[in-house]
Amino acid sequence: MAHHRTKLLHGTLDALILKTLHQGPRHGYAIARWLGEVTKDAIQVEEGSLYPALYRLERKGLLQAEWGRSELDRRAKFYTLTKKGRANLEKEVEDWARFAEAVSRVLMGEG
Amino acid sequence: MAHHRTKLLHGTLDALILKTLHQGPRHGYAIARWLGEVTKDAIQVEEGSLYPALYRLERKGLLQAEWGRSELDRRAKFYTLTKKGRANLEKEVEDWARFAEAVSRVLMGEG
DNA sequence: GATCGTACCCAGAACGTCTAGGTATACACC
DNA sequence: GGTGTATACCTAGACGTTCTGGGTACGATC
Repeated sequence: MAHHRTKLLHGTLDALILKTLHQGPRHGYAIARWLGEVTKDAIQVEEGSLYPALYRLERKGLLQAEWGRSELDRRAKFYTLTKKGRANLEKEVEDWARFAEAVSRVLMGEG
Repeated sequence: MAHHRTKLLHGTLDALILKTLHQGPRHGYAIARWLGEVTKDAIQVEEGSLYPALYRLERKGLLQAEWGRSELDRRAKFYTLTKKGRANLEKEVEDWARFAEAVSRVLMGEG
């Protein structure tokens, strides 16, 4: 529904998904919901971004998928972080930290 | 020369340029140089990204351009922040702060 | 039995960055 | 005078990711 301010999401979505799954297996819809809740909608993942991202991550071997049943008893595909995914998450978190620190130094600095 | 880690730059480049110019007029090449120096190369702006970005910002009325001479006496196009650009910068800094806080909360959190 | 929320899927558009070329000029050096 | 390096700009096309806008199916609720 709402949005327009999320060109910033570019490049961070994969890490956000991996991190969400670091807490345990989840299905796609739940991942998007959770991210919205935790960040009070500062991060809103559209389904048209979410599912392609999940395929991408699965194709890269960072996630593993399995069909199951959701809490509400609907068919749902549950994703699990692989060992490779866990390693990748670590790297992406580091990259983000370095990058965010750099951007903040510029944008928040005097001048 | 080096790079590969800058898919993250997506969406923040405009703000970084505007902020650099908030300190006063600069030509394109100097903007990229300065960003690299301040961030110890954590942010590297390729020329193929830089110049299109500058045109974009000029076309939007956020920057104003004028030909002049560089410190080393070469022809160079100097960019100045417009009033509209200044306002836009403020908004982009806010957006960044909110977004970065949200991403950090997710990525740095336990779980 | 219509509507709403869950849960998934997809094609194509839109957008921004990068690659990989190119021009021109100033300066240092041999 | 010729060569190389750094400065400073420019561009077309490739590329990757996100978003738009469509769609299916099913359970629950009224």
